[in-house]
Amino acid sequence: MQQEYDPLKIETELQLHWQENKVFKAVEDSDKEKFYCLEMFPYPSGKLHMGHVRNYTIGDVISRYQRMLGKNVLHPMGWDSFGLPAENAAIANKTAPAAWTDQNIAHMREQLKRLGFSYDWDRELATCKPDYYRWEQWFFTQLYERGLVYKKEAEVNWDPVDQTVLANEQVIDGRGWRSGALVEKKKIPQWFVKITDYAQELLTSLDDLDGWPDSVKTMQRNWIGKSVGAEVVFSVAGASDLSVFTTRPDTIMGVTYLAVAADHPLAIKASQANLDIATFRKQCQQSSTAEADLETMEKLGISLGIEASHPVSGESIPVWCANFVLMSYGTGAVMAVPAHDQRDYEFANKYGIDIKAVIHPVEGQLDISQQAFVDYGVLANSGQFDGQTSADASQSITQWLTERKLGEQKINYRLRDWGVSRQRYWGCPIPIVYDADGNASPAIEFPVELPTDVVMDGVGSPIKKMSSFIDTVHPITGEPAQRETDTFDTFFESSWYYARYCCPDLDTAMLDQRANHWLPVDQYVGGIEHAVMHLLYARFFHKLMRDVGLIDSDEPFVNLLTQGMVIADTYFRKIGEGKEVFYAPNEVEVERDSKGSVVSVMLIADGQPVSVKLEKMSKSKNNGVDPQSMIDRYGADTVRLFTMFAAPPEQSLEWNDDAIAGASRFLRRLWSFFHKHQMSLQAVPLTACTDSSIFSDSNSQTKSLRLITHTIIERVTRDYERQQYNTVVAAAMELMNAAEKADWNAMGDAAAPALSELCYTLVKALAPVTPHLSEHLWALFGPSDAHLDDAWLLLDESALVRDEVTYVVQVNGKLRAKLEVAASAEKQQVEEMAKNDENVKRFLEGLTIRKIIVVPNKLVNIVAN
RNA sequence: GCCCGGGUGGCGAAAUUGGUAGACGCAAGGGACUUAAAAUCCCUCGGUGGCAACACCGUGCCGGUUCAAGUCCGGCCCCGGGCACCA
Repeated sequence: MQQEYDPLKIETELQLHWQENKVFKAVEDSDKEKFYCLEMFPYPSGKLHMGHVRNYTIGDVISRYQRMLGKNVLHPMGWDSFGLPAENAAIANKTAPAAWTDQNIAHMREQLKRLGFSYDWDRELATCKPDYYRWEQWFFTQLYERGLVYKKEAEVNWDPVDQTVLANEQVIDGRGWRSGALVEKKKIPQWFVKITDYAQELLTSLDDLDGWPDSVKTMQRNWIGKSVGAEVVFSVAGASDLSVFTTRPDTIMGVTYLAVAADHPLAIKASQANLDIATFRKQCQQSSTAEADLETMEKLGISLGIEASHPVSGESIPVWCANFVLMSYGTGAVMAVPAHDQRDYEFANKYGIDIKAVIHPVEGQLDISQQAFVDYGVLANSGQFDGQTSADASQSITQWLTERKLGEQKINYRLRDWGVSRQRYWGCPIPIVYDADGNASPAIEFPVELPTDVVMDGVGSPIKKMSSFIDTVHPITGEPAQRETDTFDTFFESSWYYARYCCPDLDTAMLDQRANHWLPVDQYVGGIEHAVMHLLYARFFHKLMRDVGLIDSDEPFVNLLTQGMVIADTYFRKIGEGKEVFYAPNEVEVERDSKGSVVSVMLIADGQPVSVKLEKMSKSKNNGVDPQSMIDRYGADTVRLFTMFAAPPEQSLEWNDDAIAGASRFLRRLWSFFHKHQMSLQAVPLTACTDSSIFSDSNSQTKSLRLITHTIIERVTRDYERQQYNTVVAAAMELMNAAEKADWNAMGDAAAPALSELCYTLVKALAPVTPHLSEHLWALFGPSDAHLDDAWLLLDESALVRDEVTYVVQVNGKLRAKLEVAASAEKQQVEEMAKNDENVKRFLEGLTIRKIIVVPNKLVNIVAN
């Protein structure tokens, strides 16, 4: 028997065993309850970072725990392998994106295997492979046939120097990251999927997702942003009517101007005759398309010199063009009520526009001298509507407008249709063909394969100039035709991969009945940063697949665990406008004060300072901590144990690798403890004690050890169920401490069964977290006729019965004494004991007892004055 | 700007969901073993006062509810995530 804990040996042997015997291969089995556990698949950026390790360890812990509960577990892994970083790397390294991606996958797959995750590797898929993406191309054409996709013009970030479309991430302070040029908004035709057709269902079915965190459901509700209001028509002399959407029809008599987006037809028309307006519109175009930028920029506007007619009063209302009105929301025009909307209020003050108060508070005086009054209230200065409450007036005004065909009730969503076109190379080609007149038709043969032998020149997508890709024949007429050269948004691939894992080898259809066997996913685990977009698109796609007839369920993910991000310091410099460089942790020298706060950071290469910011670990920020050196040094079990111990899964975690030594120390102690007691453990192999009569006349130490063992079983089980793994590890450490402190020689005949039960508890409790060491110890000391994963821990309720309980005694809420009281004691007795405690008496001196509160088995609070 | 989280010792955290604040671990300090180091083991470890028993203060800040608040309510400050082309 070996003398030292040797994780490398134990782990590589077991990993080989698992792989050769396909221990984690999932096969459909109608006799067993299925459990589909899925973690968000990684983008193959090069190597794993701690965020991946955390994500996949959580998923593996859940999978292994569910397997021990007797379920038939499906636990797959694959690669979200299309995306922007491959293009950037290809440009930088003069390689093709495909080769770079394949290399990364190969490396990261080995890293995952080295961590001992229980994946069914036979189901591995990569979204950049034609046998995967051909099916989403086919699916897109199904949506096309059903009228769920359409093409329209939409804005992109345009770099006028590089003549290329930029992602929001590539726009820094309004400039292109490579050229430094001021970015402009440019409109180009793009494909959209009608997610707004599903807005109401996506909203309603959130109510059924009991296994999702409330925060995520709230974020999705707000993102969908349903608002009930009215569309109101303002007529404009010499132009078509101006429709606006408002959630506050009750304020309509307070409208003092209208504002339209810079791209609104009225603004475009006005700019043709007015240079100032044309200049303003151009100014509006010089910004990024990101909402955060639009919302934080200074609110600016210009009068269009046009008057509209108020639908109720007939008064003249000036029309303005404003940079905060979005063409893509509602009708691209808003009615402004400065007295009752803060943004309108500031805008009106800035440009000297009238402010007309029409809502008064129910109680107190209206005061709009400093800010708008935005609450609901009672109408005034509103003619026949005066005196109505906001709620009543919203209805009656909407009705009044409807009767005169000047408006109607309207439901509006913040959610916009999903733009899926990307002008990039490394993505799935959109399966559309254009005839000589530019009319689109869906492709009928799949895959529309992406050529992979390309050279990236840094300017545009290579397939946009590749006639061998572009030139084709029309699927219906057989005439010469041209392929669409845009590719899909990579969210397209990640919206259905969970379903494809059920039948990754299927080459005659997108999905088959195996998908209905496994779906929905029972547990999905991934970063909170995906709370809205990825999770909303996947829910949408699931409903689309249902409506195309591929699957039966309504929602893809029953339970969702959103792990907190692993964040770390980012070291960067701004080098000129629009450009940032990010340095890896090993490229800088950090000086900290005695409290550990950063004092200064210098780049080792040049000794000059760099800036620091705390952010999530990512490839683009170059702040990922590489777990490989820790795996090499301590082994997979230690890294897994430490990752689970560091913080509860949902909490964000600021990385600090000092503490890992403690996790390693614990596993060595565990290993030594088992080997120190090997004689006893070989005599009584690891087992739950089903016959507690063995302990009936044992001594108090044995009894208290059993109490601890079973308390730990109870706690660990509860913590696995509530998915709080840091306290699972802490509980195992406590049990270990108790085991080491115990005097086993003094326990007589009961020692061996008690030790066996305690060790059985340790090994099983830790098995999901440290599967290698647990399985190794089970092989050495477990019963020969049972496998570690066969069953979960067995709790003996009778071992939890205590003779004495500890009461805390408070006087006026302050702790004054602790009492050991017989568990059978009556409330009266406990009160008497509490009052007679010396320290308690001291604090009661001169006071009259008003009330005594007794919380059974816990606390006594004596209220006195 | 808007939406969602978070803030507890020197550090990561725990607190059975309103009932002993700091479990478990890291770091640090002291000691044992050792020629020495590593490893291991033992002790101390929120702050202030005290020889001690113990007392007072303490969960980002201000206020409230309650016999009792880290936990509930109101208002603020700071940090993180998302904001539709990073994934």
